[in-house]
Amino acid sequence: MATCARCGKELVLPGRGRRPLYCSRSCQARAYRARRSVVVTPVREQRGEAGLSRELIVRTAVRIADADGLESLSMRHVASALGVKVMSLYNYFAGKEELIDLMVEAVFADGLDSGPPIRGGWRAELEAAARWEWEIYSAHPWLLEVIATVRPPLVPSLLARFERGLGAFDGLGLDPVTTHRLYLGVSGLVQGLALLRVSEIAAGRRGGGISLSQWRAVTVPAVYEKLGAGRYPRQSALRDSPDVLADLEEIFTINLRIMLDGLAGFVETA
Amino acid sequence: MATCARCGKELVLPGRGRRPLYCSRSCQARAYRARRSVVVTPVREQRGEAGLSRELIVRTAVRIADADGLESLSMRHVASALGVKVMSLYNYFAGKEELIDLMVEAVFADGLDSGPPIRGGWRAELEAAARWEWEIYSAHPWLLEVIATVRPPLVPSLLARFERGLGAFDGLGLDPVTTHRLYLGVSGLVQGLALLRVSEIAAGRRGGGISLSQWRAVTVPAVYEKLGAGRYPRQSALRDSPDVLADLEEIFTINLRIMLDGLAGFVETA
DNA sequence: AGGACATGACGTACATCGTAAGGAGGCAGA
DNA sequence: TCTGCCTCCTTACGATGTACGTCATGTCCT
Repeated sequence: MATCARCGKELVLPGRGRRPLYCSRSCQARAYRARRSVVVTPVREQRGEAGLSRELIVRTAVRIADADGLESLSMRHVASALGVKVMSLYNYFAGKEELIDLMVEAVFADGLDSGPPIRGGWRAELEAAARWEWEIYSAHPWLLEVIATVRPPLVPSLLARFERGLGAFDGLGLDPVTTHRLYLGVSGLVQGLALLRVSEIAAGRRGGGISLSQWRAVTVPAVYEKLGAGRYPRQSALRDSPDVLADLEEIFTINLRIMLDGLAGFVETA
Repeated sequence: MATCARCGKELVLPGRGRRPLYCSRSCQARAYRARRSVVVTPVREQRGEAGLSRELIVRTAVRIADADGLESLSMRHVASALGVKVMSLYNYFAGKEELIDLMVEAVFADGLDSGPPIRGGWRAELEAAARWEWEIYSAHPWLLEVIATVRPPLVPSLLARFERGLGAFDGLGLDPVTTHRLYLGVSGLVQGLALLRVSEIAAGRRGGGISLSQWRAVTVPAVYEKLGAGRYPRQSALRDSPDVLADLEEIFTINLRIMLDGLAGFVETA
C-alpha cells in the first residue's frame, strides 16, 4: 500500500516506479514549491517565450516607484500594470523584499560598466563617484527611502560601485580603515543632501495636486506666523530666495567642493 | 419649520432659541468635530484630570518607535500600550500623520533651551549644532525614516534649531543664500552618516533574533563569494575592520572635521 | 431644574496591504 | 497516455489606517 509522498495519505493506485507518488496534483505542486526553495529558476525566460520574467517585473516596479513613489509600489499595483494577477508575481520572487532588492540591484547596475575609469587623481575620481551617486538618487528618489527604512542593500552592483569609490584613494598611502571612513563621508554627504530632494518630492506628492511651491507658500508662512514674526530673522531673510528644490544643484556643488577641499587638506597632512 | 443645522432634515420640534438645532445627537457630535477642525483643544488635560492627553500619547508613541522602529508604530499598538481602544486616539489627532508630526516636534524640542549659546566662533557653534543633530538621530533612529519617507517636518522646534544653526555664520559677511547652502551641507553630512546607523539597525531588526554581527557574518561573505574572491580587494581588506556600527563615532568625527576644514577655507576666501 | 451643548471613549465597518494555501491546466518526456 | 514540471489563478487571512455613528459623561445657559 503506497502513500502520498507529501501528506502521507494512502493511495488507491499503487506506484509503478521508484519516483515519489502524490495523492493529488495539489500535493505534487506543493511539494514542488517546497523543493525549489527561495531561488527561482526562470526557465521560460531563457527560452525567450512571452509572459512574465523577473526582469520585466523589476523594470515595471522601478517605473512605478519612479513615478509614484515607494509608498504606492504595491504588489497589486505592479501586477495590474503587467495585466496579471497578484499571486503570479510570487512565482518569481520570494516576496516584496526580494523584489525591492532586485530593483536596487538593477538601478545600481545601470551604466555601471559604461565609460573608462576616470583619470585625474583621487579628487576627480571621487567627484565623479559622488556626482554619479547624486544623479542616481535624483532619478530614483525611492532609493533613499529603501536605504533609510528597509536595509543596507548589499547587492552586487552596489558593492561594485563602492569598490570603485574606494579605489579613488589608491596610492595615497592611507590604511584601509581610514579609506573606508573617508569614502563613507563623501557618500554620506551625497545621501544627506539627496534627502532634501526626497523629502521635498514626498511633500509635494502629499499636497495632493498642488505644486510644491504652492504648498510651501501656504504652510511655511503659516508656521512662521504662528511663532511670531521676528523670531526667525535668518530664515525670514530666505523668504525670497530660490526654492530648495530649485537650488539643489548649487547646494550640492558648493558642498561637495567644500568636502573635497577638506579632504585635500587631510590627505596632504597624512 | 426648523431644519437640522447639519443634515438639513426637517425637525419636528421647533427651535426655541437662536442656537443651531440638530436632528440627532450624532449630527450634533459630527458638527462639533467638523467645527473644531484639526486643532484639538485638550480641555481635560489642562485640568490635570486623568486619562489621555496629546502629550501622553506622543510620549508613548516615541517610546514605541525608539524601541521597535517606525514600522511597528501602529495606532492599535499605541492604543493598546495606553490601555485604550484605537479610535480613542482620534480624539486627539487628525490622523497618524499629525501624531508623527508631534513626535518630531517633541523630540526636537527636547533640550532645545538648555544651556547657554555656544561661544567660540562659527566653527565651535557649527560643530555643536552638528553633534547635537547627530545625537538626536542616534537616540531616535526613526526620525530619519520620517524625514526620508513622509515629509519635511516643518515643526516649530526644528525651525528653531535651524535658526540657531544659521546663526553660527553671523558676522562672517556671507549672504543669506550662501549661509543657507552651507548649513544644509553640514546638516546633510550629519543626516547622511546617520543613515548608516539607521539602516544597520533596520537590518539587525530584519534579521529576526540574530545579532547584527551574526547577520553580517552570514550575508556579506555570501555576497563576496558569489562574485569571485579577488574582485573586491579593497572591501576584502576591510573584513577584519571594526563593524560600521562600532566605528560610527569615529566615522562621524573625522568627516565632520574634514567638512569644517573645508568650510574654513571657504569662509576665509569669501 | 432642565435641556442643549462639549467632550471623549468606544464598536463597527471598510478598503488596502502582503502573502499563505491550494487548485486548474499547459507543456515535455517517458 | 501518463507523470512530473511549471505557471497562472482564486480564495482567504490577519494587519493596517480611519470614516461614521453611538453612548455616557460633564458643563453651562435659561
